[in-house]
Amino acid sequence: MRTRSQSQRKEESESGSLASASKEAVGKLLKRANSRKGSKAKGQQDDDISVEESKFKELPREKDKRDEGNSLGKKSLEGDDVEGSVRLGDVNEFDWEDGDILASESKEAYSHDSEKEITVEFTDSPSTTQRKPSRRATAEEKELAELVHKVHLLCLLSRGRLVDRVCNDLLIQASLLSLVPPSLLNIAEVPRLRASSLGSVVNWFRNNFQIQSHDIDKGSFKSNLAFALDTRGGTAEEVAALSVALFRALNLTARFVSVLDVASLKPDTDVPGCSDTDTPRLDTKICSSAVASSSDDVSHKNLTRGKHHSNDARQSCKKSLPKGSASTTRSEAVIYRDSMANKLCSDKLESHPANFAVRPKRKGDAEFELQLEMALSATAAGVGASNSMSHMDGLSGSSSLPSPPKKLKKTVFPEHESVIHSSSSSAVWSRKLGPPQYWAEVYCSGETLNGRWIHVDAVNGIVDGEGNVEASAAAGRKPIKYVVAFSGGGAKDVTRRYCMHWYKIAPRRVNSRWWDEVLAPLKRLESDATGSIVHTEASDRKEMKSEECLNVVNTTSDITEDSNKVVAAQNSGLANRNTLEDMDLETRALTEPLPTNQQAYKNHHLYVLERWLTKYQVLHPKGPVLGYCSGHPVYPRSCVRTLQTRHKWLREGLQVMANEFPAKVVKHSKKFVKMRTSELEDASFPGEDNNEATMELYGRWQTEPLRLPCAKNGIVPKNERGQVDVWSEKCLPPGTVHLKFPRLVPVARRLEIDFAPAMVGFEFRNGRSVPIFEGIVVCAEFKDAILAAFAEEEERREAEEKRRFESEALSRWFQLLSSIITRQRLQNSYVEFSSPNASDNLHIDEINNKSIDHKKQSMFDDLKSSQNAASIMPIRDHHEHVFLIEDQSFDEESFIRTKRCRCGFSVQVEEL
DNA sequence: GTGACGCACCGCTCTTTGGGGGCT
DNA sequence: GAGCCCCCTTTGAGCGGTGCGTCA
Repeated sequence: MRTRSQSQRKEESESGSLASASKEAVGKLLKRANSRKGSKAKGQQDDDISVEESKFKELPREKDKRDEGNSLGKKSLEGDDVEGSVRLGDVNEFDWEDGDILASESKEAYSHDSEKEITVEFTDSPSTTQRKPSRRATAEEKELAELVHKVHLLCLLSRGRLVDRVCNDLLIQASLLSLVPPSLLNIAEVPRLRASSLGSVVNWFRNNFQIQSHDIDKGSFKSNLAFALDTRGGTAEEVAALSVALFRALNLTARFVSVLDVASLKPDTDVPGCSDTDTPRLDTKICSSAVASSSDDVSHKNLTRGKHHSNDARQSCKKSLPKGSASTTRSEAVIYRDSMANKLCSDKLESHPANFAVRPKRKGDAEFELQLEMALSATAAGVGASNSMSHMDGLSGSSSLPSPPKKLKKTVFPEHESVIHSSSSSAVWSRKLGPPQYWAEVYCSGETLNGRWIHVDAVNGIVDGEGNVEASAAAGRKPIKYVVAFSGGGAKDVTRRYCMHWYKIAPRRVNSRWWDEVLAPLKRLESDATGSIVHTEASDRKEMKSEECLNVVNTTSDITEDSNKVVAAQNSGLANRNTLEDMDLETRALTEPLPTNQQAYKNHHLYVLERWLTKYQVLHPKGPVLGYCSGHPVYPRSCVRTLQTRHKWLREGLQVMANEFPAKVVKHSKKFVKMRTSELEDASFPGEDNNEATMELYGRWQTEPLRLPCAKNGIVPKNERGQVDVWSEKCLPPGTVHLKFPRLVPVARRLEIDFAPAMVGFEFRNGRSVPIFEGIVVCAEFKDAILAAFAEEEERREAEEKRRFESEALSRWFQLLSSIITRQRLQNSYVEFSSPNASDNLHIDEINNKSIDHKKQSMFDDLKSSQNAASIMPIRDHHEHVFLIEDQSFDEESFIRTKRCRCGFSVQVEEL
């Protein structure tokens, strides 16, 4: 923890750069101003501003409040030298430039101008007691983040499949084989392959292929891989892919494994694309920060001098190390390699301080720097001098330096010193370089009874280091979320193998149902490619395996079942390799160690502390106790039961059994108590104290199926409101049915059948909850009669509806035509009498009239329906059509009656 | 560095059964 | 006058989850 004095010192030192301090302060202030929402927050912001304002009392009053709000640094002037003051207007108008301006210099500069004492104050750092403003993500932002997460996952899956496919390329495999020394080619002939057998291949690969930073993109991944093969170096992904291709070329069953460095499921926690391993190709390029970064960048540059610099470094480092510390040789070499890279990297950082955020030193950094120092001193002191070892000994044993990283235990094969086997140290991977994202898994049939998949990180020369992946990821501040193995065009989630603390990564993963659905087809492909039948030697090793299982399996019954499955599979003599792996992963999932901190139990999928139970939860049965955390007993999560009130159980068609005591009694909400109190006051019971109103909760095990009164004599049992609450079908009284059709009430009434409105729920309307009714509940024997009557009624109603609709249509047509005729008549009258050239236009009008009459005629001809003949309006002025019966005709086929006036006008009417 | 704890904020859940006025 | 339909007005308190800061 940083002390206040340290903080003060830090502030003092940081205040040396005017620009940086100012910029930082502006950023903080703007962030605070922008992020706060709501009146309360607003009030706080106003307070902040007012505080700032009070400090500005010596500044000219002409500044508006906005200026003040955005102001950050200020100086108070004695006298009225306004020009010399630091104008702090809208920060958006500033073009900030990074530069190192010492406070003393700036102060001096200002002094030259004013020749007066100037005090520069920085008020950027908020009070230590003041809370940093933070804005919570909204549901929409979370949804968006989840979508991005899913899409990113799919992209990364596709990428993995692509890489896996290229690993099968025969040309690349053949090229790799041509490079392998003949002595290593016989590895495929090893009858029961073990992890230790891979050491020589891994060592050779590691010595020949390095991660390099280059910007050359050959287009396709295959081309890039071929180029990497040519240059003996490429991105981490390419080198890992080459290792997989090599293993496959050697006839080993190998998978390409990738940590899917996916965009966060939660908004704003990290920015997709900023990760140094965000995209494979970017990965290399970033290595200007990561591997530029990497020593291999250095070594790559030094390649032009004819030798791998890193190898030199390793050699020199190896020379300088004590002979007795062979176990640390490789790690030190890696550390040195990393350290050289990071030195360069840090040099870059120093030369461009503005381009990189200065991060506070953490434990890992200190550790790293220690290693760097050790390596450098060893190299400098004793290139070729073995006596430097004593210096190293002294260094490591020095009280001024902390001891080497804990758990730095490695097993090095004597014949392959650079390969680390079963390393348990996370320090093998540099935190600054980031943890490995790609490696291979090779199936070793000689491991355990039935064989298992072995983690092979050929890039770093690590075999069977699966236990370190999680630690290295955590050290690199990049906790793993998904580890996926690719083979045969498919993919399989093998995260469980590399993660011991599932509860830490579970909240960072997408919901498992979606993920499983996505992976299901890919898993089948992967299984087809790698899941060959394993011939177990059950009889030979049965005893040994049982013992192993007993060691692995924990107390839970589920795990025992799993182990039984495994044993059963083994007993059968044949087991699918994939099934065995699935069982292994499931066993791992169920044998997670107990977390050591209480918070971890809050959402743990396996264990629970009683203190984290929610209001409606209880432990039933309360046991067994699996362990203790800070004195609190740990129970299996499977013991957690959810409680409900009697009423809520009724909704599920269950009722609390007689003589059952509540499993838990909790207080009612204040709202409920208040409401009850007001009700009682209204009911003239003011003396009754209901402030301690409680709620009795029962568990599922205390309930039985609901027993409602049966319908008798055609009468439906109803509640006190004269209705039936139909929360589900189980809530229906026996002998009744729920008819969900609308307009059934009049039908039931007409038939004089007893019924009850069915209330199916509530909805909030106008600020109050309103019951929702849907259909009616009747006795089952009346169901058919009601439905028949309902059908008949509906038919009648539909016919009536249709008739009404047609009548309305006719009425509207009539209105339309009437309006047209009226308009035309008016137009004719007024045009005739108002126009001075009426006589001249007479001819035209006649033509127009004829034309219009013709249009009218056709419109009426088109009118196929009409209520009655009398509705026809006169076409010409002073003429009323008369349709005599003898002039009418009727077409029996089309049911159209044609009515004719003596004036020649006719109309067709469709008779209904 | 880590864990415990408290605070603040967001979002979900629970709650739960009108009444007046116009039209037919 | 009975019955039906529409409209009014957009609950809100509490709890759990989560993130963050502080302290030991």
